[in-house]
Amino acid sequence: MAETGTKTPRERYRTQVRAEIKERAWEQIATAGATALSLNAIAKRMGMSGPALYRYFASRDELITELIRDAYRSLADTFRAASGSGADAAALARALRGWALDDPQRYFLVYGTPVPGYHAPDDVTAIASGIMATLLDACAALPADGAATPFAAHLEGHRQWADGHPAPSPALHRALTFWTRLHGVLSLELAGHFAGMGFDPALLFAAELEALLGDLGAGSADGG
Amino acid sequence: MAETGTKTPRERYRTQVRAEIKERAWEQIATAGATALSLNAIAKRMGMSGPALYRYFASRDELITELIRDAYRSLADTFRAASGSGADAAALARALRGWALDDPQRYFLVYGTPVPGYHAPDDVTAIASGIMATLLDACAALPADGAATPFAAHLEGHRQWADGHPAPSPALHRALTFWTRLHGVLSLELAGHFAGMGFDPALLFAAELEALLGDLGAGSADGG
DNA sequence: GTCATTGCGTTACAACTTCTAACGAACACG
DNA sequence: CGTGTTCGTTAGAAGTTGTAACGCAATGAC
Repeated sequence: MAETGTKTPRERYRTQVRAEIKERAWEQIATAGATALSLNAIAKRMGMSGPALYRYFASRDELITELIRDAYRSLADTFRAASGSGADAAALARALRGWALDDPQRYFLVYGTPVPGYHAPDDVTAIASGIMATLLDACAALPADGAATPFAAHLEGHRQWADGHPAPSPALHRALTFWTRLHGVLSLELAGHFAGMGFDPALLFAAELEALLGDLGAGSADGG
Repeated sequence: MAETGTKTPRERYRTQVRAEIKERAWEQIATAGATALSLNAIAKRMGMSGPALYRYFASRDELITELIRDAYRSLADTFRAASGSGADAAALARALRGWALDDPQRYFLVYGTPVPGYHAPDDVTAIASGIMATLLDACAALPADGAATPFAAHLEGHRQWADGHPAPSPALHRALTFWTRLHGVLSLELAGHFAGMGFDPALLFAAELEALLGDLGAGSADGG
């Protein structure tokens, strides 16, 4: 049951039905959020009765976990594609924003409010490591400015998350700030906290990116 | 039935029961998240039957909205207290982190994944404006460095969210970056995305705060 | 103090959810 | 052409939110 490619017509059918279930699930999530995902509603939309779906996913949580897995994979693919033509941090940032705006609920599935008891399976954290590796590549390729920060020194002693990546610790620090700052703008934007404030979130995102790239030698990150 | 203070014993009892419901709700949210909040479970814990709670909250959504309101008020109070002894951005940042770590799910209730259809009531957005005003006070009190950023120029034309606050536009930009950067670190930390990476999130938060305060004249925000 | 009104908590119920169990039918394979 | 695995079904348990109708108790007026 393992080393055959896509073989038996039953498995073919099975993967197809699983794919359609996930498709409908994404539709539901996009319009009503992950908490409102209903297996019964998906089944009815597919012309089946509720319990039929349990042949394909053991539980609602397993379906959501699978969707989270796909979301991580999608982000990793997007990152890989964006960094294909050379490790470019700016391209990575733009790709991240595009990916986030393309399906905000997918972004929240990865970076949103976690369920307190939930632990991501190992393969998901492995994908996350790959995403981080791509980001580290781009950050290590940036021109390094002079002095290391105190936090970079701390990272020198806590770099196991880099998973053997040879980036110097200032690049590690830069990668983390890249992550947290872009996520800070994106998550607030997608959550609607900028709605009605009037300014253009894209410009704030661009300003943060500029600060991340530009304050290497130049000046202030947040202006003034 | 309005302008009396806390008068009739019935209203006294009513507000007390409402308070206890919210108390139990916070307990549930802290341990299982907002989506797992169950009115029936709260009722049973209080020794009442399920539908009794509908005398006090019209629906589960109304209860959650009330909790969101309380969370906003709590953050506003924390900010006011932290800025009471002079508008100090660093004190505000520390207060924010303490407030977030004190009850992560409360933080997520304010800044976490939103329900797609949800619109916050007006008084909540008013409280949010107050929080922003406190932050603007602190940012306007910071020493201003030289040139304005392009985004600050954009903000000059889109400052209605400042609600008449006299802060110059670079301070507006600084307030926004304050918000987004600290939220970026905090939300990823509280969501557990730093778990297992080894470094100390408090140091990353401190580094971001340092960058926000220190790159006025000095150097790089993210080192390297 | 008596009495009417108001509000509270109850049970019963509808409609929904996830998920299990048992059954029948269709399909793939030897 | 059997045989067996798998799929989809219906029935049902246990949970949820929320409504409706009822009884009781406490409140406030007289």
